[in-house]
Amino acid sequence: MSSHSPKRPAASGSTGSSRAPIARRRATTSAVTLKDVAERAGVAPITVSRALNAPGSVSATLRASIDRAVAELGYVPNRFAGMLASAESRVIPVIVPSLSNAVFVEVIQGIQTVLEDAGYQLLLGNTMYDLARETELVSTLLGWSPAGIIVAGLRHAERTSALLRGCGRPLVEIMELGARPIDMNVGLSHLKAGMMMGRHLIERGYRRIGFVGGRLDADYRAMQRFRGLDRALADAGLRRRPPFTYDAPSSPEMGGRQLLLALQQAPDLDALFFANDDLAVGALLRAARDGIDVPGRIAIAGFNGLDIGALTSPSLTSIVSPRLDIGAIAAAKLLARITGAAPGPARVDVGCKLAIREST
Amino acid sequence: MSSHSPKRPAASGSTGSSRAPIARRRATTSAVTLKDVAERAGVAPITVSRALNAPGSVSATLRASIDRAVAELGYVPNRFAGMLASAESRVIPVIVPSLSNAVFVEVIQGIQTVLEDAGYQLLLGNTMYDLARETELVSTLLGWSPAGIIVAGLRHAERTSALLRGCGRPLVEIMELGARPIDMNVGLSHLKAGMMMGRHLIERGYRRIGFVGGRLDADYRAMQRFRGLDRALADAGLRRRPPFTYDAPSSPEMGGRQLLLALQQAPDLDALFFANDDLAVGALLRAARDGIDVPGRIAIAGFNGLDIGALTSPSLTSIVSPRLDIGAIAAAKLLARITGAAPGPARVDVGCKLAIREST
DNA sequence: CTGAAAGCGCTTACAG
DNA sequence: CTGAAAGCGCTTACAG
Repeated sequence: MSSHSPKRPAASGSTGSSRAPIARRRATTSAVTLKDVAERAGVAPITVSRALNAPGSVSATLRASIDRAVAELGYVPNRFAGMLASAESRVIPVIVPSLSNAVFVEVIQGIQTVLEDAGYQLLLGNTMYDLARETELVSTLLGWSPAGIIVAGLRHAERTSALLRGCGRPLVEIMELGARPIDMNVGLSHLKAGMMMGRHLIERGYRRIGFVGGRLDADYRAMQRFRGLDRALADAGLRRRPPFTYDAPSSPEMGGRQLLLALQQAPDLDALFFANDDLAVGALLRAARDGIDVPGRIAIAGFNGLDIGALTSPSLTSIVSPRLDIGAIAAAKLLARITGAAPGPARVDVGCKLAIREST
Repeated sequence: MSSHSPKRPAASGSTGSSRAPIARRRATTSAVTLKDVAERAGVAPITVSRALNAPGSVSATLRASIDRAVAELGYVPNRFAGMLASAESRVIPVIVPSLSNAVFVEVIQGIQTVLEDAGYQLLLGNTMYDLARETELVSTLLGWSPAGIIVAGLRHAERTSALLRGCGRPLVEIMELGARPIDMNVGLSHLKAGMMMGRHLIERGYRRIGFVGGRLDADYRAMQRFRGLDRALADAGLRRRPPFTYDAPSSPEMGGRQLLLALQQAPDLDALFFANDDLAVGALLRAARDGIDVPGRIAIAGFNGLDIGALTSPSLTSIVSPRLDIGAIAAAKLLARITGAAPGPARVDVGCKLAIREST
């Protein structure tokens, strides 16, 4: 047993410590190793390994004394050694474009719930809607020999696609739905979502409908929702107009500001479809404060179905996307593929539904 | 160079594949290894290692041909092997009690920004306010030989404290401030925050002040804020009352519901301090919908300083905590200790400030 | 500045 | 059911 009981500051790195007792050849990672446990239990290291990883393959007697030794020594297996030896990493990178958006946080929660139960570790990557950063992240995270990968979106830089395609690991692209995903795909059609909202607004009698969203080149899922609205307008023979756009992240504050700007630029508007609920809720709050009648003067709609939208006055009409489900389904499919179980169809449309409330 | 270019489904696990060309002794983790690069460049593996990790220690000529070989082969270093060999993990677990709360997400963003730039990988752990789960997480994550650890809160199960104390790794406990942290500590005094708000309400002329928060045994930082309010009331010789509490996670919807319940149970109340802005904003929206005059009938205050609080009508008085800073400072201190730089004081009070708005 | 040897802590594959 | 040997892909420590 290594009697190496490091003081706090000395433990990390291989800083030449004050008084090394004996010439130590290498830095050691963990105090207690499998070998220590084996010695204590009076068995071979491999037996300890088996007792831990496949308890059924070891006699009850040995298992008991090994378990005792593990507890007594406080043994924690070194993941790196295990993963290197087995070439099985139990690590799954999840790459999202943002954490500011509650939607991605919920997706991550859905993923983590499933992964943790299965003993896999999530590695978080945040591209900040930057495709070059995505490439870098994918490249770095591939060094972790991941068991599988989950990435938001279907559009990547060419080099990212090449890396993902060539890495030979199970992959799920999430959030949106596409015809030719690299591997598996769980999401919804944002074009359809946009059309759904467009039709609803038209049905409700609105005729001069606009769309508000920021950074539509980067947030191309929002762009798809705009296209959906645009198509619904075209189908109904109504006037189509370019989106009201701007260069900033989504926030309630920005939603309020954009409402005022849009009404100023296009006073004829009778409805506004916002790219997401963060913006739409902000618009609603701004309207309430400024005495703009919603939906009398202008109808307001959002996308996501955040809980708070049900509480505003008027409450917000939105499209509810099953965020937790997207994460949970993606993780489950990945695990199925990793463990060799039947993963089911490569493409899952989780759908979405219209929540009609007072704002339209 | 290993000509092992796996098809997608075969790559993971060691599933007996259909037609193994030659008897392969072990599963291999990555296609291209350091050795492959070395052969291609005509140098020893160790030279490639040096060219990658300490470019200055290799001649420019060799460095160039090695860089070329790396690019040509698409070499990505295997982190596990590196970490096992060097006993330096570049992995930092971050353990938080919740992701539903935007506050922790922002803290995580603050941490990640700093860690990523330094080449460290964040490992996310979510205890869901369950101390037993925290113990399990700490134990598991310790298997990653982390370079350091960040954990929310100062109160842990005894076994968790023992693990953290004994692991010999730099540690930062965040969010709240305490007298005897295990190692380093970055946060604010929730007691003071509660007193600050209590004094503000008293100054404003409110005399019958209540506190609303859920699961105060688990969310003991909220409990501290209650104690702060309680002390301010005691100092002013005003009536103190037990918190209005319930067993559910915080949400705007719950805030609205608790507002109505509190007013029903204690119609004399003239002010309510909510445990956080999620609840307080919900209360505000509920009040607006039900025609309850805020602050005329009842004043409402929150904690966190979420952006949306500035947009409601009336806008929300709250206490702003520097979430991003907490994360960034904690990460920076940890890195300083890991790299041997001066980490500065072991304890940092990031403070907080009162944002007085219309709701009080 | 470059390299041959040994080893990090575990698991695989082969024997018994 | 149990074990001795070899190896995962990298880095340390020692030589030159």
